[in-house]
Amino acid sequence: MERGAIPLDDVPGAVDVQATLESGQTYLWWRPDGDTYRTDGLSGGDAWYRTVIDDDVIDVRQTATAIEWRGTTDAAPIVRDALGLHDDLDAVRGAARSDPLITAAWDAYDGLRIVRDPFFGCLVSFICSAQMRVERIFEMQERLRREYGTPITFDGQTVYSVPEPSALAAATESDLRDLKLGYRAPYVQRTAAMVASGELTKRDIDGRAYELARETMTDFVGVGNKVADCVLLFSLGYLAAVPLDTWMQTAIEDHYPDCERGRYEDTSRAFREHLGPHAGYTQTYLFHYLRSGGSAPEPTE
DNA sequence: CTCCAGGGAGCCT
DNA sequence: AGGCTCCATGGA
Repeated sequence: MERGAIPLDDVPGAVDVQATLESGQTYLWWRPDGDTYRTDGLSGGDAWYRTVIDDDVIDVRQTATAIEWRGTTDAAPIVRDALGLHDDLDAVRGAARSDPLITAAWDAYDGLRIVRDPFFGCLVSFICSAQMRVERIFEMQERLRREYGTPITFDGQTVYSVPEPSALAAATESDLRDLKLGYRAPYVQRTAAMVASGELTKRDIDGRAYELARETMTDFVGVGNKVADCVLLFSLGYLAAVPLDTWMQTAIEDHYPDCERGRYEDTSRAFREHLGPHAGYTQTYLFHYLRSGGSAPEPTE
């Protein structure tokens, strides 16, 4: 096992690992101890979090002065990328739109960063996210890893990697339904087959202009505009992407009604222009804040 | 019992 | 293009 630490002083802006990994951005990090993903807002600030990237197990936890890591490889550069530690958070916030709701969200979870999950795992997890509660999306990914991942021995435990496209492409719809994927089972199988065969892959998406990248993403089965935005934002670093789920639709109706345009593409464009640069960052703060029970502060006069 | 969860595909005009 | 309807599963 290799170990190390990334001093917080080396990171531009604040860091909050718990807010980053428990804000519904990623279903590919979990707690190896205790096994629960806290949705109750209680402190998990010093807990270890685990992921598997390219057959390497990586654990991280935040201390008062650093982000500690341990893993099967020298994980420092991987952790910096995966947790968005390169993002200059002060600059991101400084450039963003500010209003009472956005300020409250940012103040509540200062240090929340946009993750960069591996493309295929992110794609599969968000296909699974359709009409599904956060806790159960985690359970689906855990079952997929256990059934279709590669076992890795780490710290005396057996950890399963995120499945390869070919592994899920070889599964049948019935196999995946047995893992409680429901009607998402054929979507996952067919999308995995597209990636495995080379018909459509990350290479066809990454680097394209945002709106074209999103449109291309929807060629995957089980991927509409919302899931496309999630993958662009949480895997490929398209910080302009603003996933418009039911929470954000409600938020727009309640707080930004002028941005409501009926069609997803048009509402998205209006909302992105309203939020300003790196709109996806602000969207993610709003999503986590609203879903955790936060509300717009009453104007004080 | 009903309703809903970080939606999307298929089919209809 | 835009508007239905259906789709699994489990917890409240």
